[in-house]
Amino acid sequence: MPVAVIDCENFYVSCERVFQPRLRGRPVVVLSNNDGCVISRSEEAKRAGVRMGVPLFEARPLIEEHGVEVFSSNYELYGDLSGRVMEGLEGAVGAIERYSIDEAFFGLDAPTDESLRAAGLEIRERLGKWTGLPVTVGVAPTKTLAKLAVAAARQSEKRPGVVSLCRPRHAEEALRRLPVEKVWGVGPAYARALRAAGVQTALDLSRADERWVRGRLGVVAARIVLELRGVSCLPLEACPPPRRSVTSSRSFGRPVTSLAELREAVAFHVSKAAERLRRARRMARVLLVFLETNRFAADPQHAPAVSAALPVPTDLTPELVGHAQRLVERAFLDGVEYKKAGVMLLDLVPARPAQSGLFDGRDRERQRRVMEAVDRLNRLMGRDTVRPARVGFTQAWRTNCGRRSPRYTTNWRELLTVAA
DNA sequence: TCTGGGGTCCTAGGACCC
DNA sequence: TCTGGGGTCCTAGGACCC
Repeated sequence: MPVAVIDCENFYVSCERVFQPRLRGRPVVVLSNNDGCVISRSEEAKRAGVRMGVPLFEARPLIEEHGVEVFSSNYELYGDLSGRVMEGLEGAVGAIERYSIDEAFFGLDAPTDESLRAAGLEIRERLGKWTGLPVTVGVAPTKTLAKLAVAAARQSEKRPGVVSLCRPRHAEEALRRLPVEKVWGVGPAYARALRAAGVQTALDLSRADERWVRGRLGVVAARIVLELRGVSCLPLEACPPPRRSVTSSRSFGRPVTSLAELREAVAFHVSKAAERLRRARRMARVLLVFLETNRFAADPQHAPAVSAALPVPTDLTPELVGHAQRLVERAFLDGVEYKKAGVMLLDLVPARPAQSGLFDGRDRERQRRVMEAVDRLNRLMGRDTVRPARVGFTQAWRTNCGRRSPRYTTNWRELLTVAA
């Protein structure tokens, strides 16, 4: 059965446009956390020459010249709209594989190539009507070719919205037109090696000697070669594999030198990470705390990462915060300007309902109920309604996000006003 | 002055064992 | 001249994705 993929166009920018129609037809960009880099661009912003991933301060001249509208990222809004897209798609096609915030794979079957494309078009129109977001649909014999179909659709002057590469003739034409570094799974390092060996296009790669590719770049790259030939190596995964790690980290709005502030920041990240751990119904056996200096500065770098095996697998925020405080002390060096802090929860195991340690001297069941109540309150009343005191109240180390749009769909105070 | 965050998988090399 | 061979496990680092 052919594989299909939907991919939302310029997802974050499109989300902003759903609630601010005046942004349509205008150059718009959305920034990364801390208003650092450009991570989503409208077509108009791309045409103006704003590159993906460029730091805001470097993009300033172009932004001013073309009157580009700039937004801080609003992940609550994007996450909510993503959920609506995914649910809409599931309603239309059944089981899907959620691949990222704006992409999903699914099986799509129809007797002819024409009817496949018609089915793709119907999905595109349905999602457009339900969510206001434009999506591109790619259909092909393998995931890698389906992604390539999306790239072909985006590259084409006609902007078809749906492309099928189920016919070998169509696949070959698309492969010929696509530079090798645009193939899904080919990053800068592979591209350099391939180009140096004379592999310039996706078609060249599909015709490369698979054993040579495996020897030179490894099995992952060899799989890409096969996938480009229409041999499926990456199956659809309808149920996501259990989570293996949870990270929470953030750059600071300004350099931080005090242990007290680092403790607060780390407690904040532990609290965020533990919440996600509980939502995934997992417990951690290892906790890791890391600090980083500004890697773009010429100053000496210090990027410690210290970890501890936890005595009992846990998802309890207070317990994790306690361990994290000891780790941050071990990592901290006096007199260093830190730019980033974070935590990782590793070596995750399933959270079984009554995981009470007999000898660890804590009433875990009671604490677990407290956590459930906290999570519920934060879900209902907005995040951070209840949080550990250790995260502090001023949070001077927090990030900049001066241009965030309202959280139209997830915060009562920020609902869309239809007529003022 | 200003440079994101969160994931996964694979590989190479070392330690250790028989 | 010639220096075992083959497992497993772990880890750090690299590669990729969005």
